Amino acid sequence: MKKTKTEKLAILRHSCEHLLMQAMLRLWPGKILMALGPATKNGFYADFETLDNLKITPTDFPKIEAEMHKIVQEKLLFKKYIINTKRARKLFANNPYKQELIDDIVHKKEPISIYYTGRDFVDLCRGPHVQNTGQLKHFKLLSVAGAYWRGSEKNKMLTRIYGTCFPTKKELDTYLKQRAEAQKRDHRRLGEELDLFIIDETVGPGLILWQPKGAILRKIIMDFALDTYLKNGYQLVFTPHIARIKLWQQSGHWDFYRESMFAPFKAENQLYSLKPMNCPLHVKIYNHKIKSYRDLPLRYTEMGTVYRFEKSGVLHGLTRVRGFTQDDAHIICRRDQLEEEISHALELTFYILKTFGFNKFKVKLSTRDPKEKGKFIGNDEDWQLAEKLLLQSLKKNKIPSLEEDRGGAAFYGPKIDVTINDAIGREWQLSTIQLDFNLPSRFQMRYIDQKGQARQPFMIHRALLGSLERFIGILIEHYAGAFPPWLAPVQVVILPITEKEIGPAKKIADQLSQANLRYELSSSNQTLSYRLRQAELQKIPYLLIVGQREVKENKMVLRRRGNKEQRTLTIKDFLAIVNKEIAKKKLL
RNA sequence: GCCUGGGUAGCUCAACCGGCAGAGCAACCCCCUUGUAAGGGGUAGGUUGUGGGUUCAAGUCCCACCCUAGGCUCCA
Repeated sequence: MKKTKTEKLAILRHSCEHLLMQAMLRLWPGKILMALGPATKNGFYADFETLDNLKITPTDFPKIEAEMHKIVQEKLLFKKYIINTKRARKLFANNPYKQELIDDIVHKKEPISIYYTGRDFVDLCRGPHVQNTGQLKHFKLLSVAGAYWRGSEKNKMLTRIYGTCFPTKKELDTYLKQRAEAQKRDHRRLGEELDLFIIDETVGPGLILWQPKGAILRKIIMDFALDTYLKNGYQLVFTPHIARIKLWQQSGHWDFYRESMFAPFKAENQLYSLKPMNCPLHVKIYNHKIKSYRDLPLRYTEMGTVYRFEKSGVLHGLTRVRGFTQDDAHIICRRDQLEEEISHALELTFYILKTFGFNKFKVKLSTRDPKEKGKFIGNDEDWQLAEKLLLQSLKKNKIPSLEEDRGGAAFYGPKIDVTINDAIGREWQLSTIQLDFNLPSRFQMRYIDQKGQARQPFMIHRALLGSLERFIGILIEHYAGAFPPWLAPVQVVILPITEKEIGPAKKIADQLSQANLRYELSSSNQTLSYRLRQAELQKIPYLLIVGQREVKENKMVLRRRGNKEQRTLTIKDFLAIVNKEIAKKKLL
């Protein structure tokens, strides 16, 4: 059977992992205990335990790589042997990890195969491998990290080396360039360079301080989302950041998610906690007055700030934080309204995401695994109905690529997750639409139906941007900080060439201000070159240059970010261009 | 939370085996009046993450804690 390109790459990389282990064992004989190492999407990794306090750091990489290249020169054959259990046990007698793997193979009644490269290296391995080590010329070790044996927190922490390998030098170089490009786009770095946000140690980890430029960006995004929701039949609500523990006990969060909540605090003998979710507060608003079937659907939306006690090791810039604001909404509806509400939420999702410049989506439907009873609440009938409705809405919206994750549902109901691809192809999960059977029952939500009987409504949770913090982090990386004009914190910079033009420049500024544009006047006593460079580094979309020639004609020179072409025009023409481009939103 | 790095001026980073803490950018002042991605000169800026310890002497060695990077686990 012919192998696909991905399969071939995986074989190459897995072989490279053997090469890495062989080099390690040659460099530190008796001090490395191999665990395992597979190929991954972009490379491979090798897990091992180090003995006698040996520590491997990236400073060792050149040495290890040199040793690997030596083995490549030797062109050792990858030789496969099938052996019996007894021999396998003996061969790896000193290695508890290999013994455990042998247990598994024996249990599965599979043949035990080993691969030799040269006389000094053998590993338990299913293969396949490339023919000889001479084929592994283009590799690079990337990082070192800790990883639990078999991925379980209860097990020992091993050392892991990540690396990658390609058939040609060109492909390796391209990959390394892409990695560097991702680093250049890192929102933490750009956040500093563009003065968007900071995280202050004294304020606390995972807590974002928005600087003026980041704050205006956040406001534009928030306003756009809220306006869209209000236009689409949602109602705005506001709820506090803290609530009594009683509320979280009733909602179930106290029992299920206490460890992710900030510890409660006392006031007047009552315990309060920061809210980890907005839902129970929206439920309280719903429950305040008795509702008729005619009132439904009700769609409460809020830019709700929540606080979750994320473990310190998982915090990351804007994308994983402890305090964040969700573009949250809860739709409370009758059973006969569910399908339309879900469809509507989906349509809105795609509209919003497309406006922000994301055009490639993946949709995942997470359902219940009926075998895992106890993991999910609610009755079979509700689950079947909910899953059916979600599926129907997805079909109706002609979703391009649909995955199903059986058993991936929340304990309270099935959900739809939307993942986007950013400009350099990375995937991020953003939107979520979830059905909830839990809260309506726990809070005894009711409405009165046509026959005068109290009935329990259905509830849909949905957040389309997810968290504003995370969304902005992703947006920064998607655009590499060069936001389209409608989002750019500063849209226009005015550059008078000398002090003589400051007067005319100010007049232009007034007109930009009246046109509601965000601008800066760059009038420092620096050379034009210097100021142009600053404007480019700040990734400002429009640069307006004003010198004597322009003043005479009552015009100015327009230049665009990252583009040396320019034209001379009047303020009127400029405003017409800008307004048109801003109205297009996602473009540029 | 766990593993391995790291924390030095506002930012990015240097300082050998323990021996006077240093540079670029930014800031401020002065000169230049600028025509398309860094003009020139000067000034100021530090309890080296925090607390303890070893030493004649600690940015450097030891202990604890905080923060941070890459991962692992987690992510309702």
